[in-house]
Amino acid sequence: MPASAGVRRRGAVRSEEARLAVLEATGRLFATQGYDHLTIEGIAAEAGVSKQTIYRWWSSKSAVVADALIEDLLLPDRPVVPDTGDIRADLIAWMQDLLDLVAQPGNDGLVRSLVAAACESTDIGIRLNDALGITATVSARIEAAVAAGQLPADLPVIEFVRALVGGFVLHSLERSEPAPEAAERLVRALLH
Amino acid sequence: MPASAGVRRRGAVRSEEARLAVLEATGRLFATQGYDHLTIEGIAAEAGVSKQTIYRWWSSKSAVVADALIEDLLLPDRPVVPDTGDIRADLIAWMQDLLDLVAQPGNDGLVRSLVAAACESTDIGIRLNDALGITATVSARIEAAVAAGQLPADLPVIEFVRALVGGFVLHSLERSEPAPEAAERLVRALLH
DNA sequence: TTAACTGGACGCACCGTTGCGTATTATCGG
DNA sequence: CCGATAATACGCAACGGTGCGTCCAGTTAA
Repeated sequence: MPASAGVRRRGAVRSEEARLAVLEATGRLFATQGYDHLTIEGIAAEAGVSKQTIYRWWSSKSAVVADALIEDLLLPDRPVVPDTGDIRADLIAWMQDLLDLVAQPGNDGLVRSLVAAACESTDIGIRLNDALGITATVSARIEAAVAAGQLPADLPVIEFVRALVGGFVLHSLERSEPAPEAAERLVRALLH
Repeated sequence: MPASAGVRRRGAVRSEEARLAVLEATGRLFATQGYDHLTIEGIAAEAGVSKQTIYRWWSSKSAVVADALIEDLLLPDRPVVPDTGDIRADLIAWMQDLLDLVAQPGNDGLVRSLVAAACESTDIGIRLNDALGITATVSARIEAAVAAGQLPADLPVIEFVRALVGGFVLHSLERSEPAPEAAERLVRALLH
């Protein structure tokens, strides 16, 4: 018996190679086909892995996606909120980056796919926030502005961020043509 | 040839009975099963109509849902924004009604289903706004507040409403437990 | 020895399409 | 005015295709 604690199982150990292959294949297919055209069989084929291996470790498509989300395999590099001291300008710049990102070819359906996944699965819905880095990154910037006296001290930060991101999401769902002042208007709706 | 203008078709005329049966069945199944568990075959069975009759007139599941949305067969009675003269209190009351509505048993998945449908289909996404009466009802109330000098004249109304509703939607997607001050906090995030 | 792996097959549900028979309706010929 | 014809919508039934989730047999690795 090994010196370390814990009961050592007998038999083969889980293949990290297969695990990663599945998550990476999920990331690739998600990017190219979107969430709703994602299939377990497609992931298995793309990963070069048997379907059974997926079903052994994940209960559903959304569980795989949730894991890929955690491993940062689903989203492109996310814009960060700058900090020039001017909270309004910073938020507008960040929102513009966000809009530019989803305006890039190939990223059209990205938001829709993520939202669709969040609709289907509680796990994804919860983890999406963290994965977007929103709660962490944006909230921190807002709280800095509050500390600097640029925003009221009793501002409900979480709800503020939610409204900001929610406005962005709805904008994406409406598939409205990208107006040049969209970012500025959205931020100005919250900061008046 | 008939006196009236327009080329009169030959043959049987479209059955209004069948059309309504389909849309009403869609409404019932949508309410009980949610959007993603909706199937054409299920709708046909529930409506007592052949599958072909559906495919003859609608191109996809989302097209049927979009039509049902238009005919007001999908959503329960929607809260209206009161007008007491106090814009903040009115918005809080409205948001509270909204939260109460989706908190009712049987309505848990309502928002998720609608959002999922909007993700899948452009038509639904666009029509959802109208059907929710948001653009009309809420915007009007906001503009009244602007006219009354309670909100700045250059407020981007559409974006403001989008942020408000977006905050509500994200709140629903997160499935967070219903905090009693949720409505008040969300409105206060926008009106500070 | 035991568990994870691959590969293949199964039944099921739903998709979207097609063919067939029937009912309804406008148009045309007598 | 009336019957034949043509065009259309309907229900019923079946098709091939796809993906699901499960199962089994055989192989590989700790």
